[in-house]
Amino acid sequence: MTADGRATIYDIARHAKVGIATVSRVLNGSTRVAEPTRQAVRRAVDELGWRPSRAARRLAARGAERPRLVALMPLFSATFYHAVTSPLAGGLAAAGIDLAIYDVPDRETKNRLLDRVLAERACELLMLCSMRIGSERADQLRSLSLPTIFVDYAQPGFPSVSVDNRAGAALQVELLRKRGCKRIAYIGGPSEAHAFADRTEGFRAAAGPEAPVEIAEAMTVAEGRAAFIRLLARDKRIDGVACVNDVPAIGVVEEVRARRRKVPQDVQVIGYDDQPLMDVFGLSTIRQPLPEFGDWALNAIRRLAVEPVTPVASARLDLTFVERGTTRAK
Amino acid sequence: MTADGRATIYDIARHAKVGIATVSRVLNGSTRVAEPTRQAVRRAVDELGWRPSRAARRLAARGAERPRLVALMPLFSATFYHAVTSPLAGGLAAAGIDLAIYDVPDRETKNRLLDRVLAERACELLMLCSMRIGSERADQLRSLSLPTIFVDYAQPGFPSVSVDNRAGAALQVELLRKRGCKRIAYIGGPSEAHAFADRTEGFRAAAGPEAPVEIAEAMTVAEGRAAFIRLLARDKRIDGVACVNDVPAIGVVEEVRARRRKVPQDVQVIGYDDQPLMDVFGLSTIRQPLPEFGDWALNAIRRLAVEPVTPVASARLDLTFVERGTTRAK
DNA sequence: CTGTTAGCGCATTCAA
DNA sequence: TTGAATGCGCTAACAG
Repeated sequence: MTADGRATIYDIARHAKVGIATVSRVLNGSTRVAEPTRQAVRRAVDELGWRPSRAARRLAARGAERPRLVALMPLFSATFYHAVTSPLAGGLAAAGIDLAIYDVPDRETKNRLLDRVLAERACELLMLCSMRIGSERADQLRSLSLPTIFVDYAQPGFPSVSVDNRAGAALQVELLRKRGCKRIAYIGGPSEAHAFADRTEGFRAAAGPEAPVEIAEAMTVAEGRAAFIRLLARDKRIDGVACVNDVPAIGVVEEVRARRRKVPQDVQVIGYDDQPLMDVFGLSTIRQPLPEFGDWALNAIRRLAVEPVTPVASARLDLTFVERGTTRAK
Repeated sequence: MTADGRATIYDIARHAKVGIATVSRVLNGSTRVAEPTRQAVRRAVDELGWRPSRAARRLAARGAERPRLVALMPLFSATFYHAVTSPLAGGLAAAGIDLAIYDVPDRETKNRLLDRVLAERACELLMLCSMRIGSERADQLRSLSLPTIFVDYAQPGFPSVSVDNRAGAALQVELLRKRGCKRIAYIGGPSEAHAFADRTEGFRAAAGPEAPVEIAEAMTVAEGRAAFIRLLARDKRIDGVACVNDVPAIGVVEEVRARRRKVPQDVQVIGYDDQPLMDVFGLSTIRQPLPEFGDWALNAIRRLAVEPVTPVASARLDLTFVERGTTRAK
């Protein structure tokens, strides 16, 4: 019996009145076992509900172990995820490093997963996307000497690649102002995401405390549209909207048009991300250098895999404005 | 020394002239170690390039092992991936099952990963998305009694959830015909993807062997547009285009408009997938029940995790037509 | 503070 | 065809 109550091959050997070697043989499909014996073992396996122990098997198999990178990321954003991991996946495979991706929908999951990954020593490289950790956790990572990188959000004391979210939102405000907007509003995202919270903060700092802000609970067209409607209820004369993300920005454009007004003549809109298809929609937006996130991560990982102690320099990447049809180009 | 030439804690104990317990202590950050001793061990670790064995650690730690599902999928399609895994991720976590996702860009990678996963007994549940396996591989999975499910593509002898890709393409043809199209063309995808190959086949069967077909090498707007241009070079009078995917379909619409012709008056277009934002774009398309794929997979996995022997019924889900602005509604 | 010892669950010799 | 014994690399008592 294992610590957690599962049967071991000793249990099934005893149950089937055979030796453990025989059990191992039928389990691994060896042919050198008499049929009745095989039957007895199979039955014992079923009755005791035996499950193999991965760890024991691997250890006994004496096989080489490939280093593994565990990546924790909130998969709610498919495009973000995809843009970051696609440069990574191929490069890691070439470097002989396994990549396991875990979804982290919320903070509890994050901590639960980290607890488990660290307790089980499940990996020798760790990548944390769009999230931050506390100082106890940071100490824990260091004392375990588990090389960890942060993507999309900077964590002091660790290598990271990120952008300046506050500056990005401030840039949206500045751009709208220069294009003649007098009443600028913001559609933010749930503040559990640090990047979202930072952008909202950046907007407030740039646009002033009275500038209206509404939060879209999800990065969907419908939520964006609803948030814009709430914005209009607060101030009908809004003529510029900055969004935390491209998708809700599209909702804004839809709602403006539904009210028989024009983009960008009556209302100008700026998104954030420059996701795929945004060129087709003609959305003006702040482009995040997502593939560069992946490239940086790949390089950092490769270096860390070879020389875990070497400090890796963090990178702060530039945001650029992509002007399309939802702003009035000057 | 391990089989693959790595150092073990015995090596570093000898090197540092201490016992293995002391080595283990400094490795695990225990405080009850004298500083000089700690230094010596650290140095030995660095010099010998020691890396921990996950398997040995886990085995010695006597911790409970959570069952693990390994999912192999081609991540080139972010939306597909996301739609399928998002119902899965939460449900598996709740069921106490770990999910590790591996990217499979091509066939070699698929076989390499499968070889490794099977050799290492890396999981007790396996999910193969958008791919097929040969009969030797199938036998191997069965003899290892590794419960395996197939998503997006049916594999005889295994539980699977899929749609009828041939029928989907045939449906596109039928819909275009009923809406008055006389010259129907197809934009397919790389035939390495079985689902793509099937759709092309379904189109050919329904539209006849002379109906023009061009392949878009990637599911992008630009590739779709280029394929449509090639199509027009073959037959200028094309008045209906069926696409293997929504994104290239958008390229078709763009090109039609660039030529000062109208969708759907002059050319009707039907996509495939019903990806996010397609409603905003107004694309008529064949909807794939992607979230249902994920739901089915979750249920299948849960059942298999409890009772690996139980046969699970495969499901073939329905495709539906979502009519929007790129076809002439009747 | 440190070393010795005994397993963890399994695969695999080697004899029988 | 089968079983007893050994060891995979590590952690965690237990002594010293």
